[in-house]
Amino acid sequence: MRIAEVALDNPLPSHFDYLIPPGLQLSEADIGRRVRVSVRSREQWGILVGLTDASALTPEQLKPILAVDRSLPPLPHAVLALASFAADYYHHPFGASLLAVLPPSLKRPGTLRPSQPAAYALTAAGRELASRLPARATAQRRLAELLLQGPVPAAQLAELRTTLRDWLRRGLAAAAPPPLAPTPPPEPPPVLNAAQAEAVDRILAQAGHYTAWLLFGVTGSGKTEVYLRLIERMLSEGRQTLVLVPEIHLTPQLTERFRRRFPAARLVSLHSGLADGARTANWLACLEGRADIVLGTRLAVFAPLERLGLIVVDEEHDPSYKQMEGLRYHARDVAVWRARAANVPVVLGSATPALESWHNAQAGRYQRLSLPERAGGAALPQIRLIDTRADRPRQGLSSALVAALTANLERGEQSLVFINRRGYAPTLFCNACGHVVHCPRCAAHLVLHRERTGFRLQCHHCGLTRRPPETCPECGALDLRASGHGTQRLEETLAQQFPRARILRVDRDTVMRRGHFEAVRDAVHEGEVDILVGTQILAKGHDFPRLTLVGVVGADAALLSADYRAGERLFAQLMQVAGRAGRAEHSGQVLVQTAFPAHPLYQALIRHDYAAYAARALRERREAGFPPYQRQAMLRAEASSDQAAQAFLEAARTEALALASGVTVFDPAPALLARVAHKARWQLLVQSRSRARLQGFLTHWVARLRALPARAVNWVVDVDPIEF
DNA sequence: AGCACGCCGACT
DNA sequence: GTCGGCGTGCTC
Repeated sequence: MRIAEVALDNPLPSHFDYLIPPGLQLSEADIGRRVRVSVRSREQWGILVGLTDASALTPEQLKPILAVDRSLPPLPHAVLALASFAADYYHHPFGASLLAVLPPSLKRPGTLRPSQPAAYALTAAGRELASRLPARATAQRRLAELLLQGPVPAAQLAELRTTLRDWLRRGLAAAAPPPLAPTPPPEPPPVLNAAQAEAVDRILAQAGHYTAWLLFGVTGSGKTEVYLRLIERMLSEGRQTLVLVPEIHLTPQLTERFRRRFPAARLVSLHSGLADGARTANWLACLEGRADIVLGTRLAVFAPLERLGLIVVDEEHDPSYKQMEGLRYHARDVAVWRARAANVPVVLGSATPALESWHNAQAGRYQRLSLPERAGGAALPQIRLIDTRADRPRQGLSSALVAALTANLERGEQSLVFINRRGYAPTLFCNACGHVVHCPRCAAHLVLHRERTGFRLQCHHCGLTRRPPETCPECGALDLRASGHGTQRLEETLAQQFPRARILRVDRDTVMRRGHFEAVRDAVHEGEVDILVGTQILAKGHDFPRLTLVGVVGADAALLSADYRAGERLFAQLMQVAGRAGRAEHSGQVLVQTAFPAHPLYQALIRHDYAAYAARALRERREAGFPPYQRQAMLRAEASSDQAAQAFLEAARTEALALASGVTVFDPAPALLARVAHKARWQLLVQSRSRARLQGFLTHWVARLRALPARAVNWVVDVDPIEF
């Protein structure tokens, strides 16, 4: 056992071997620990993944391990196995996959253990206290540590008092906190309706085993309450719950709800929006067993948890669970694998399940549980289609929608206008020659945005911005016009139509700039807004009790998309945004502007009939030979010229044909977005009816691709791709 | 991934 | 005559 196998953050397929120097004691119990090694005379952190006597290299070729970090517990074996599975399944290098589990700060050279951050994982009382302390104060850090474990026991209050006294002595009296308020009592749980109770009972009856549950419930049907009951059981058993949500914006809201229900539980959030220190601290809380509930985005699926008892994937259909670079995993699928390996239940919640998940439920791989009613007895919103061929929109708004908005304003109720397009207008075109202004670096048109200083053109793919030209770059005519509508233009139109209405626009631009989605939520809750205009950011999981009207503009664009998943995404989005209308005691209505009111997607939508939509969509998928009836992988290639990218894929195709049996290999084709930032993008699709067969094929194919001369071509395999 | 080595254009 | 562009190749 003189050789250590070390996973390193590099793109090589396997781990590196290092000598264990005589003075160093390493045993099986150290597997999963960080080890310091030299690579090309540069030091870096790796992770010990095995011990052996044999190496393919001679002893002279091996360098010694430099140090072992024993200040932290080793990564749980379950996490090593999870990373190994993900590396295999997504055909990504093992070392890079495993190191991706660590928060960035633990990969950087430097101190063994990062310094404690200012405040994390506080109880309500702790947060209240910390919020009154001067930023970065040592005392704050001290308090954070003290309060970390939950409600402060009486014994520790003495220590707290000492800290505060010391802190006051050092002249920070002006910001002195109030005496510690008693921890608020837990919020009493509401009564479950019959469907919720049945779901909870059935899942709890299997709580010690792996089962994948598909919790199918319309918006407002009380899925979260089901999660809370399950978590309650986990807490009572001392087991951990991992809760995944699609977006960072959803974490504060759920965090609050969990805190109110379980004030004593140690709740930790994990997502990429956290500051470095907080992210590391929270991750360490997981690793060191100081977390009871972990709430996070897709990356949290790899959280190191030894006592995992349950995984919840909320809004499991959401495309943001798919990581689109590096290790291209789908967090829902990884969660299901992890649950099976840990032999614990996984609950996939959605009002509009992914067609894959619906299909899995029909095939018996998932157990379906339905929540057919809105909790609290609220009615489903009435959805109406506005035929824009008859009621021609002016400035994007049909007269029916204007009338509904007017009536809603007069009643003093809130409205939401949904348009999934940010900016002012999607295109700038020449009225003389028809030329559309394109991005010089991408195969995409530029989007007109209105800024404080005036209009600017933006590329939504490469980030380029420029002043709009005065004359047509093609023919020189002085007749450039903005075509189509984005959130900004709609906001402007609404302001003209309803001068007295208080209008708030919410899209990625405003959320980024103003930084606080919370502020928007509060303003809406306080009734300070009459009309919300925004993109899908608004559609997700926010409860706006005074909102009674939703207008949908520009939805048809998705029906015309070349991406076969566009319809599924549109249906989910429309169901979700419709669900914003009329919760609690107000009933709501939804108006969808469309030129295709007879389209089956819209017909299913107005009946709130996901099952009918899914049955039809699955039938189409089966006939067309698409997932979930076929398993796909996409080889994506990027190069400075089309020829180079295409030539590489042709060579890859030749290799594939030499291997393929039971695998269909398509022809290289330009990506839907054929050029981004001057790079030509091509892709080659392979598919098989059998996942195992596709996987076997990919293993051999990727090995051959690595041996291929890939001159100036960047390529990557995307397993279970969701975008084209 | 980094980073060094290695051959062709504009410059103190 | 050099500084430096990033193509190619290697890391236990």
